[in-house]
Amino acid sequence: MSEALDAALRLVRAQAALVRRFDARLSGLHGVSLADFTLLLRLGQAPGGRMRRVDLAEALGLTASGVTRGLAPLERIGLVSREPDARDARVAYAALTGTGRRRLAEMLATAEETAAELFTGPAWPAADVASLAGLLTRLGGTGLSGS
Amino acid sequence: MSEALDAALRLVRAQAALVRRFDARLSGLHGVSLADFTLLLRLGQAPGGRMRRVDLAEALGLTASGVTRGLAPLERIGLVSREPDARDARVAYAALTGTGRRRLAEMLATAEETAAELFTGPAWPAADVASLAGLLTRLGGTGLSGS
DNA sequence: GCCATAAACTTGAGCAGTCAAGGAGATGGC
DNA sequence: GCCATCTCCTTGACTGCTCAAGTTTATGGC
Repeated sequence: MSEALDAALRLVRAQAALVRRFDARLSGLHGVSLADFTLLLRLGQAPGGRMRRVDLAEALGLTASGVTRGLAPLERIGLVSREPDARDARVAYAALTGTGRRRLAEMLATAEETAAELFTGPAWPAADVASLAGLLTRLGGTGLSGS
Repeated sequence: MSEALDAALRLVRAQAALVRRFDARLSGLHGVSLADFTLLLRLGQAPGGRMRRVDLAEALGLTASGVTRGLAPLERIGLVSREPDARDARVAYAALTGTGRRRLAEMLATAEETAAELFTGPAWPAADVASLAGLLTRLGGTGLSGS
């Protein structure tokens, strides 16, 4: 097998393990999944903590329907609210609530811890973490690191 | 956001994009998903093209029930057969059929192409692909679950 | 003003995985 | 020989996403 295919398959496997780890921590402490957290995080980075659903989908690499489905439980538990657009009745903004913002800050701390644990030990000098982030950026996507 | 968390989130996003790409190619040309292909590939590497389901699960980082569910459609379309163990009636081997082996070879060619395309261009010298594979192994290898 | 088209979103059906529970068979203490 | 316990596997109920189709609203040509 070529190195390229090997790298691709390893990526899939590494991601599955990583997601399980984050899900376990986040759901244990805050009752949300990694997907939920990612969504909230992205909202938190937007001005006013609000975005159109279609832009959220684009930013997260999901479909519009994935966003609808992901947002629903977060609205139900009061972390996100739904706001209409005055100029375009088709648009429904998703906005962080006050509670959402507070809870997000706590989740972020947990996520940071989890990420730090993943990359601790002599096997993970800081330069390698940076290198991994760089390689993945070339491969995949925009990322969320802005601000 | 820390570099570690950034790397973790990028990993998730890169994987999603990569899986979509492989799924599109593999399902278009061979009617299987990347998950199907990975399963068949692993079987193909085993002596005799057969493995116990529990070992397959372990090797792929899935649960036993994930393997049961993933194998079912492959059995239905005749790529994999189910074989009993003479000494232990609990065990059901999954084995590549002749057709399975032939089809797998074709899929492998497609997967290699797709992987090669992913990593082409001046942005991807061979050394970087190797480096990515190495970094991912540290993250997702057999020792990862850490628990 | 009216219609065709496009955009934003939701919904139904389906797929790929999880966990929890359970059946069936193997194994070891006694 | 018998029972408790363990292993292998499957199944039911669920999650979280996809695509395809449909609704509602906006927009541009005429």
